[in-house]
Amino acid sequence: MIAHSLIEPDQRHKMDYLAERYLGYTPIPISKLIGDKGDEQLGMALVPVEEIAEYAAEDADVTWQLREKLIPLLKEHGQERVFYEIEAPLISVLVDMEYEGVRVDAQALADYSVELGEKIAIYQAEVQELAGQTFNLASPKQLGEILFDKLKLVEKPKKTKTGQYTTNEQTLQTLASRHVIVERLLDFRQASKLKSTYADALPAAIWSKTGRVHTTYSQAVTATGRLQSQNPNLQNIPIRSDRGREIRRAFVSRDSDHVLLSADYSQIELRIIAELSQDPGLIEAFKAGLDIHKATAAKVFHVGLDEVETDQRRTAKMVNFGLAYGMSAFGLSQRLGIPRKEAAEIMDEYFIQFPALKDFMARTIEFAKEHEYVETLTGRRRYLRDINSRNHTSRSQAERNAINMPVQGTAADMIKIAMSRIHTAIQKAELKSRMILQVHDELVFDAPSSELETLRAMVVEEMRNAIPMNVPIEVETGSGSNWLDAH
DNA sequence: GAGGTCACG
DNA sequence: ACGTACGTGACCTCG
Repeated sequence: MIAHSLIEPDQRHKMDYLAERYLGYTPIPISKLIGDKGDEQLGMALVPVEEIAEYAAEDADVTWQLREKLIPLLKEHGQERVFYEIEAPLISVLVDMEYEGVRVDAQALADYSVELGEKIAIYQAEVQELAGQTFNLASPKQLGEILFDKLKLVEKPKKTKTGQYTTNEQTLQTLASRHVIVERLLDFRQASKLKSTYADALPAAIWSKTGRVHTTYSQAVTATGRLQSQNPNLQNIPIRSDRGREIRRAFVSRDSDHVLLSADYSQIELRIIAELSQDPGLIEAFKAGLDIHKATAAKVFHVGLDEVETDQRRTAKMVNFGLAYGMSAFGLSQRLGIPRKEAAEIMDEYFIQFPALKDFMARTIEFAKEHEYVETLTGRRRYLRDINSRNHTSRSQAERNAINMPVQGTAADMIKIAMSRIHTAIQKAELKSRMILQVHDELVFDAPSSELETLRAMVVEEMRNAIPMNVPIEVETGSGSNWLDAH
């Protein structure tokens, strides 16, 4: 590493930390060595080779010394397959994606920022008018005092663990019928979020040398094996609300000869639950290509497929999602707005209809308690030190983690494998198409229009077959001149 | 720098 | 009787 004289600023302290932890000392205080010599604009630090040569030889091979210590640890923790077959091949793929970046329409976002700013001013004036005073709407503390001390919207307001009034969206929604001020507040919150986090921040993140936005992916930091994206985070670009979708529209293809191709796994986590549990009913529903929420609703509520009501489907959908999170009857009741007893009955019936799921969950927790870790289909581990804790809260949390990690983590393994294979296939076919984004179950490509169908077939093939399963894996694709239209 | 909030899968 | 759904990052306020 030193020999290359190139160290990303973010990585300096990590090298110091790794050396301290695994070698017992810090050979070169790298963060000090680099100091302010780096060209932060380049995202790299440059150290003259002559300066490095001044350090003793034994201090100049930090990377090798660490390698000698870490390779035995890979084996000890059973992570050789994950490292050599999944993570190592992915490194260069992520490097290429970061380097490639994505084009963002700065003008469109700047225009939208002005529009949002005008809305924000109006909402703020309305809220303060209704409150009868000026205050900082962006301060949850001040807002809580207005809503609950001054306006007294409820008798016993919910409090956070620090004793402040809770003013989050979920709480405000329940108060919407009590005072007009609540609706304006929610409007204010949404517009503020979109303006500061996206409309203003994204144009500022465009790198002048490329005219594109370059995120940084971390591939080995999350508890489950997912990637994470930062500076800026491109994995939480709005899509759920109409106003938010305008942000996504500003992510555009390279030029008019290119299009964005989006490919995403359909119901991937539930399919993985079906595979891990080998539940016959669930597998059969997927094999039949049914609307999975409707199909599970039909079984749970004992009605025909065509007689499933909207609310029944909605309920089944919540249960299906909740499965991957280690849901409780209480959690389900909260989200469905029904009594806990009813939620418990629904869950009981669900597990009668899909009995292998209950066995899978019990087995997984049992495994976790014995080994103090759980693992994905490829052997990726998450250690759960609290799984045998005497503290109910932390033990319960560890149990939910035990259920969730193999599911979320296997999905992460799957898309990582697909990414490496697609990257190789693109090179082999000498395509000009480029993979530019990963959002957990979705990949986005910037492709010459002439390559679109070739690329689409290639991507779908690799994503579907990344990890062979009994459960069919489905991939949905879309294309367009911007990320919103590609969905 | 912690706490609260909210954007995503 | 516990206190409740999993995984993230960014922005704002406030002590």
